Amino acid sequence: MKVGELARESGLAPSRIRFYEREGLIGSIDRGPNGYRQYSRGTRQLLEIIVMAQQAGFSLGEIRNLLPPHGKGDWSKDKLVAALKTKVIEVAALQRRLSETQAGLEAVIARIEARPPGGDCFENAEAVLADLRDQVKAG
Amino acid sequence: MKVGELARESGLAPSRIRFYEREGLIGSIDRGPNGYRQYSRGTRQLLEIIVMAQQAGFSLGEIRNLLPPHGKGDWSKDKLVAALKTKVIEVAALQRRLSETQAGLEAVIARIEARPPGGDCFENAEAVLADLRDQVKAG
DNA sequence: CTTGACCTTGAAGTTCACTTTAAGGTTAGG
DNA sequence: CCTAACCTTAAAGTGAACTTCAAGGTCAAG
Repeated sequence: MKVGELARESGLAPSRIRFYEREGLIGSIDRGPNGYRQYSRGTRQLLEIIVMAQQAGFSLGEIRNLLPPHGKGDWSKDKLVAALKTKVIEVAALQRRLSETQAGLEAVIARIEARPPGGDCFENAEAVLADLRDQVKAG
Repeated sequence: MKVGELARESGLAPSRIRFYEREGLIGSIDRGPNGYRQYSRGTRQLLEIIVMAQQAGFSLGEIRNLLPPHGKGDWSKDKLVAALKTKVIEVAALQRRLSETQAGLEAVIARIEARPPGGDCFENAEAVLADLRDQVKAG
């Protein structure tokens, strides 16, 4: 499978796939006698893993450190599990932050909608900010 | 209040405050006869609003478009409320995605921990990915 | 044998949100 | 008067994650 085909299948741009290779996220790749890259199904899997990890909030650097023994098997199970558990905690923290954000946004909307057209918006802002600060601290 | 003082009070670097000014997020600022910027309490408020909006996931461009009539009062209430509501929806979507991520991570951890030391990790990966895809689709 | 769609490379460009640097002007304290 | 700590500007640098470009090689179809 050449890069264009892999790109179509994975939904990633060829430039992006080659970029990941340069960055060491994909191991070394087979080449045909013409020099074209020859990808295996495994690479597609790997790309999916990379994209998922990104969606889970891992940076490319983190991802590289998580799956480095790309030579053969064994992704150093313990390190991987530890990293995943850490990420679960981080995601949970992010969830809490988002809940606060959500509440804050709702509060701001309620405040703004409660005011009749006139009124000094900057005065409102002060009150709204006070609310938000309380919520952030209480969250 | 000069930029250093505002920086101390707001917790933002002076360079960042001046950057926001260049980017049109803060209106024009009073200058002393020496050319030094003279900030009002309002600017500090504005900075807090900007930082909160960023935390809520607004880009600087979006923020600029949300509070542009910085000449006087009235932040175009309707536009602001509409944008906030849109953002609430986006945040909710992100929450859902995070829940899926969370579940996915837990599933991966369980899978990995369930396997005794040996076993081809790439085979695991395929099964795990199948799970994840299902979860993402079902979520 | 030419056209067009593919592939290769290295290098440079892009966007975002800043920070750092360079070269100066100002001001408070000893 | 000097020094250190401020302030000013424009311009360049940073890092993440890519994309685009330039200049070429390859390959299947007509």
